[in-house]
Amino acid sequence: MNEKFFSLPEKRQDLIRSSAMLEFGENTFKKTSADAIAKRAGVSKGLLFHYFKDKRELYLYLYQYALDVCVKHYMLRTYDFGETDFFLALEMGHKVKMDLVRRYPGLFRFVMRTYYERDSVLSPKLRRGLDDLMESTIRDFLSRMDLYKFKDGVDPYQVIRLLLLAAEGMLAETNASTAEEINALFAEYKRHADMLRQFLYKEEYL
Amino acid sequence: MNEKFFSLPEKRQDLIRSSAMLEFGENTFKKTSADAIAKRAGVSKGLLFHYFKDKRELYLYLYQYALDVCVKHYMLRTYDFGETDFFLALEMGHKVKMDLVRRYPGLFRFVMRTYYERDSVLSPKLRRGLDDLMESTIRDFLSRMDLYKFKDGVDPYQVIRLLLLAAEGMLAETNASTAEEINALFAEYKRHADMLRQFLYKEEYL
DNA sequence: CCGCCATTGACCAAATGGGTCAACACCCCT
DNA sequence: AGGGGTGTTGACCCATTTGGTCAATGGCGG
Repeated sequence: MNEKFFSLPEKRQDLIRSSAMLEFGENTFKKTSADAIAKRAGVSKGLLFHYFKDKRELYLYLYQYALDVCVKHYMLRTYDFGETDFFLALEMGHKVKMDLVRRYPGLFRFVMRTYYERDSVLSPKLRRGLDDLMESTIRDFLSRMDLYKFKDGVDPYQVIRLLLLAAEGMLAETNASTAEEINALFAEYKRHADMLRQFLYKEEYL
Repeated sequence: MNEKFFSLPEKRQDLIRSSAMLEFGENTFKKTSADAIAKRAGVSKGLLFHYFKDKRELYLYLYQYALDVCVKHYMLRTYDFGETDFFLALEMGHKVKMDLVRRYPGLFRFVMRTYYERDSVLSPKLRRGLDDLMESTIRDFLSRMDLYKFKDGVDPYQVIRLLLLAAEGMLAETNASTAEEINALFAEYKRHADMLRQFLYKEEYL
């Protein structure tokens, strides 16, 4: 790809990336037209192919970018705060996630879709152990939390899994475009987390 | 549409419907080609347009069909068993849902997608109160259950919502094509439900 | 052997696809 | 003012795909 893309104002880069992710999130790689991406970004198709030699190259770049963003912001930053309470840390993580949704409206749906992409033009470069990454991140997360606060018989791994699944479900059932929608999402998440906290923590830690 | 479609063997109808739902579930209405549907069903495009005058008509028919199936099987049948225990009834409902996934692999993703369809050719006929239907179904469900088994302070509506969200998340993150995948899905659901049951029910009802 | 009907696949005009390219508009530097 | 670099455009190309049609076929019941 043309490295000059990176010397564009950040805003403009974001605009193009977002538009592309939004479009790729809506249809298959093959069915997503460069024209639609350009139109959505309010940019000419020529410009797109000026920075990315291919539709494929654009897609691959986006994929890399999306993964980096996810790993860097959503997963790692959580720990930096040094919070050791399971639910507080998870909540902060989820807050970061919501910020991501705000900033890159198409990101999660796009990442989700790369999961199912079967296009032979992409497959060699895609197909990696995202599940494994997720799994080990969760393990790592758990190892830093105060798990003793949970009642006996509670499997914290399962709790986190349940909450992540629910978050995914919420993300799937909304477009989450406006700020209020995102806030509503976060509010609902918090309600669920609070409920779990209330009944899964030992009473002395409430 | 051509009513003779219904005199086709049930198997053949299902094949065509499934193929169409699978395809419509993958791309936008506009981007889904009749050709692809026909090919997936192993049928000529001519036949498709023999039974459905339009791509639009096919889509609208599918939409109606999918909704009927959902309402009839997934929502209503749950109550017929007369089960009044919250988790048992929910589990039965979820089992029915998994059967649906088995029988119509593309159904849920298709229904999900109709949610976002903005195509002007469809919009007049779509745009539903599926949320309302869902909401009232849940209320109705709750009114039949033994809610006294819950500990004080538990909001059963929220519990059901959490479980449904998680189920949706699970459905979103897998293709759920093979039988094992579906069983795994069900197993994970059950683990979550059991955990909730264990900690949200009063002890005398465990 | 006939007639019926589900089914085909070649066919069409129109639209859309990815990708190119010469030209433009703007800005900085003399 | 003029020149050169750069970000950007939109018209253009042609191969493919599109929704939809239709005459022809094939098989089955009578």
